[in-house]
Amino acid sequence: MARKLASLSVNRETILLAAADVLRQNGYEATTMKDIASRVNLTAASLYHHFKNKDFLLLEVLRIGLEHAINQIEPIVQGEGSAAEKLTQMITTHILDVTANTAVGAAMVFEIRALMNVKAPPRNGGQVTEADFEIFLKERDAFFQQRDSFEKLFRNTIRAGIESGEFRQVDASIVAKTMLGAQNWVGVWYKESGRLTGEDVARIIVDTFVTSLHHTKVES
Amino acid sequence: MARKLASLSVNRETILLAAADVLRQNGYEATTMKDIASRVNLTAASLYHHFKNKDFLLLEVLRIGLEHAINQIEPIVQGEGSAAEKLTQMITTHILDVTANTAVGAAMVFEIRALMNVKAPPRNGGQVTEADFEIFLKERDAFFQQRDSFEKLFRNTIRAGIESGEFRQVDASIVAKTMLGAQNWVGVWYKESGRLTGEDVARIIVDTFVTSLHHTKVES
DNA sequence: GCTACAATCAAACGATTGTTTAATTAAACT
DNA sequence: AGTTTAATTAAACAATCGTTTGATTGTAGC
Repeated sequence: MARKLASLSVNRETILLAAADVLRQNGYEATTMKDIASRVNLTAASLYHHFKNKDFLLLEVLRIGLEHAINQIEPIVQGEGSAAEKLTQMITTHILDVTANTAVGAAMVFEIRALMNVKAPPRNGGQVTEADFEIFLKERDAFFQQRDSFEKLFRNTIRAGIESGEFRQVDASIVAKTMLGAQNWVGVWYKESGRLTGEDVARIIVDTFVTSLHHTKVES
Repeated sequence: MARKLASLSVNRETILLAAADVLRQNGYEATTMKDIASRVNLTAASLYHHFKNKDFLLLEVLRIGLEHAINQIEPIVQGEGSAAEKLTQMITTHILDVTANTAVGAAMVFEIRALMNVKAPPRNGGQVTEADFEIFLKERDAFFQQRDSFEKLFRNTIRAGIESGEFRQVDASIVAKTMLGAQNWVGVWYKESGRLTGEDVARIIVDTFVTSLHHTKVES
């Protein structure tokens, strides 16, 4: 009917976090606008005041997640320290991120394909114009570029470690993907109620990869 | 209208492989029965001759994928060899599996949640009865148990290596999850047309993890 | 060759869903 | 105080989809 009192009103970010939570359980396609709206005591129609459509909403969820991760990890790369020290901090930060908000973490794993698969709206009239769709495509491209940049942070840190002689010779590209696969996966299985804290998990995974990268001799 | 010539007729497995391929692109919820049927030159209705409904079809896709992996990896665990040798073979086999059929591999990563999220059919009349749904729940449980067993194969091999003194002390449970996360992720990014073969990728990832597990001394 | 079964399809059904429109009211601004 | 803008809703729309039904025809066994 009408506008709610300011105290009951919701903002963009509240909706996005709620959306991530629903997304984790149902996945993008199985999540209805009503599902998301209900979580924040709105109706589906209300969401269209905050977002152009469902696809834009998804993109925003993923974008804030990635942005948050990049904002934390980029300074580490630019800072001081050996490659091992940097990598340790990077992995730790990423895993703490993912375990602190598994909803967004899982979305970054599971909903990427949904984002890739968004198809053009029908030619007919409608509020969401072709121009809007072009905007969507541009913003989506930017997202994927940022995602590549994120992976590159890890790849380049490994590479730097190799070039400085600190790490042994490995395929930095594949090792980076291996690390990110393992780290992303944490968002899928990690439960706050489990045996280990995010810090515990981070320590173990850091140890696994950093040990692997150092010059080593097998003890006999 | 009518039955096709035997030479044009499709069997269950053909449908399942086609389904995995469509699933990779679209995801379960966005994949229509028509999408799957078209791939094998059938109509959506025809699929109901082979599978009770869409949910059963998904379960079957995942089941054949998991079964295939287990059938290859279980003998390695039961066979001869050191923990490192077994782990090397296990990882290699799994990655070759995933790179040889990325469709099924990606489904094992992405569609698990869709499987978990299947909801009971409405109470009303219909072909798919409540009894059918109970069958589904049982088969789904069995699938998840097999999935746990699969992870346990890796966990126990790591554990055996630690107990025999071959590997250093690590949290076998988390390291196993780390490995599987990395390996599953291969199915997401691997492209046949890329720089590396499945064997190449397997070698790099094996090296990463096995090096990490061995007793090592950092060279100074 | 007759019969039972297997495989397939066209058409219709019912339900759901993303989206749009128009109305309504709180808040902010002037 | 009056006007504009922001936030929200109910209701309706058009499209899609999983599924069911009933008919049709190839195939295999007797």
